[in-house]
Amino acid sequence: MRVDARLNRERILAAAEEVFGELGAQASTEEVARRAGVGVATVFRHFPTKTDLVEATLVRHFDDLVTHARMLAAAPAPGPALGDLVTAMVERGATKVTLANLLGAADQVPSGAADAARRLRDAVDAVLRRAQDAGVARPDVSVDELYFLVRGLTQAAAAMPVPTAVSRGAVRVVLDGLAAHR
Amino acid sequence: MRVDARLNRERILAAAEEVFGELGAQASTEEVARRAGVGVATVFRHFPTKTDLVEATLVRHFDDLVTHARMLAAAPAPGPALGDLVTAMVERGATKVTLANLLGAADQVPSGAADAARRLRDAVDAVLRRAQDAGVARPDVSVDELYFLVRGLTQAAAAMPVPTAVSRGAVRVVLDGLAAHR
DNA sequence: AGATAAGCGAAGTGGCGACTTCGGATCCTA
DNA sequence: TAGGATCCGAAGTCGCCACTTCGCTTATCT
Repeated sequence: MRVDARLNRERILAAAEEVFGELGAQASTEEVARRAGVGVATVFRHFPTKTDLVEATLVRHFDDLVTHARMLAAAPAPGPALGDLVTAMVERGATKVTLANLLGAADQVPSGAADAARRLRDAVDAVLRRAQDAGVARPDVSVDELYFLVRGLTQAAAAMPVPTAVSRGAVRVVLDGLAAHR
Repeated sequence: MRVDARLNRERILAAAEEVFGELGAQASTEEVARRAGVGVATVFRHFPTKTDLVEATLVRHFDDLVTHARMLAAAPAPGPALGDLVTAMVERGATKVTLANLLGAADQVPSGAADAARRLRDAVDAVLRRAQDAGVARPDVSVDELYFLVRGLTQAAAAMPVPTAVSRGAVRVVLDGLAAHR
């Protein structure tokens, strides 16, 4: 692969992240191309279909979070680690979710995204289990439920631009609900 | 207004609710017309713009919930009433939210929907305050936060068709977080 | 029952956005 | 540094979907 091609690919992904984050996932491919400073054809050469582009952006986001989660799985205090993870997912996931919506709308389930989602689920699972084993998270909550909650918070945050205080408060409520019974 | 016109209007609204609920808000107007058993022109005569149609469907949903909330505001037990309300909003709101997303995407904020949203907010507020006054809900939570939480749960439920057990579990976590500290 | 106005749907129209084509520019190799 | 392969973007094509037009149908009123 030529260096200019690789550079363009990077530029496109970065632009896609920006554009989809701001305009939502229904933003046109041309807007992404414009923002990346390339022609549409170049975008389509790298990502044959719009879904492919969205998927690639999604996988990127997911993998960032996976890295973060794996780090937290080794953190000294399991309780705060769980809290950190939830907060991070909510605050950094705004774009991710609108993208996921678009993918969900299409009938096809792109395998790449599904894999990334599974990786993330597993990483989150590890953090949750550790908190439960340490007795600081209620044991009757499954990853699926946690994941569901996080996704919900993220989506709400993405959909309505709301004062940070409100979303923080909402996260606090969820974390309290997650904590072991006092 | 002629009776057939009014009947068609009803049919269209019902179809819109169905279609948008199933296909998401990006479903075409023609699909709504087909499902309603009328021509597209009829749909556009009643709702000059697609946004108008979406808005009308939204307002309907909101007002249903407002009715429910007002009922619960007079229920004997304030704590369970709050729980009921949250559950109802999450379970019956699946379509509502995807619609709200579409509206949010457009730059315009249709005043009708905004009004309905405000009414709902107020009704929810009443239920929450009563639970707080009764000492069964933590006093440091605002309607905005509750609203945010509910919206999140609803959206998550709408986006990923997940076993009911999971969404129930998630709601339970939120309700526990909402409960007064034990 | 007949007039009339309101309502209806089949058949358009226009624009937007996903995707393609092709002649020219750019990078790497020998 | 010359040649060939790779990559690029301007200018399309094509289909879909929001919205309109217009001749016909149907309710309502007298």
